[in-house]
Amino acid sequence: MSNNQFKKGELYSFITGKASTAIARRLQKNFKQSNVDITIEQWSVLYHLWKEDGLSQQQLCDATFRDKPSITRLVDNLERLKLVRRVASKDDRRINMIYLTTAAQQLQEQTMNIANQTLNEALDGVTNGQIEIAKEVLQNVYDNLK
Amino acid sequence: MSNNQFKKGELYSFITGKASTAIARRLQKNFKQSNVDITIEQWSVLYHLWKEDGLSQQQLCDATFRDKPSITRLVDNLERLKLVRRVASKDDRRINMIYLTTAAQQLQEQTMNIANQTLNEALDGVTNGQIEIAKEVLQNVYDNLK
DNA sequence: TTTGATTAGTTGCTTAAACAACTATATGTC
DNA sequence: GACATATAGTTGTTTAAGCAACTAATCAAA
Repeated sequence: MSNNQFKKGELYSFITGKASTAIARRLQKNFKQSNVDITIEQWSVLYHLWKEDGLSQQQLCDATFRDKPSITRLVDNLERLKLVRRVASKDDRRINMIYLTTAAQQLQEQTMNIANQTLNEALDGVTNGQIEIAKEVLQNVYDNLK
Repeated sequence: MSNNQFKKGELYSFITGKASTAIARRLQKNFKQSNVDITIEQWSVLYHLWKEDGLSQQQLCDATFRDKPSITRLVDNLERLKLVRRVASKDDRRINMIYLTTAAQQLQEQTMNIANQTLNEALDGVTNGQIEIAKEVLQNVYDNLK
């Protein structure tokens, strides 16, 4: 058990995810400065639809690591903003396919640029080698717990 | 600018903080299994009070990286649970000093053990060297954005 | 010593997360 | 075909985050 000696003083920062909170806040701020009026949670749903449009709500749950009620309400809000629409599947009437509107399609380039720029702000002074290792660790943590 | 070539496909996992979400969920679950009936956010406030009792709400804001309304309401809830009490400072009547109750003092050992165990679950298979680098990266990100 | 700015904390409002309970549809089995 | 079970999605409730607007106390400066 290689982690038994994990030092207690270091515990808090790992658990609380201050870094990801900071990234989320900065991204939200950068959206706002560019007059992009969506939340980062809404953006995270759009992000997966830009990669593949017409996902079901369950697929969005898996992709965004959220539970079903969270996705129901995010889709509710995105629908109110006219950024997506629910389309009942003909094969399986339990399923809603979620499709981007043209308004949402037009957000892709701008918001991806903002997200990339935000990430550059966040990772300033970090080497690509360090990033690789950090990514491996975070992926490993995720796989251990998901 | 060493991060310009940051690959877009990798962006999402970094931004969304799925790993810290996973840790938070697991910690909450582990609390529940041990019949510890507090939220991880409440725990994060207690954590800093265990290190130094009698912090002001502003000091708790700084320590936990939360804004003032968030701390107001977390302290509200902790007070309702009889885990802390607000004591008006005599030096400066704007300030509330937050003190642990004996009930909260008694939660320290058990919950710290659960947190350490949760972190061991999370970091299973990750080497100490990798952890060090991941911590450096997360600290660097935090410093860049805070 | 009054005025202006700063600091500490609270309240209102909207969005979201977590969990349980629920409806509706589909599937598998006898 | 009928019944049990699983899957997709919704609703209700509590807790929390983020932001703006607010009150109260302190400090600074003329």
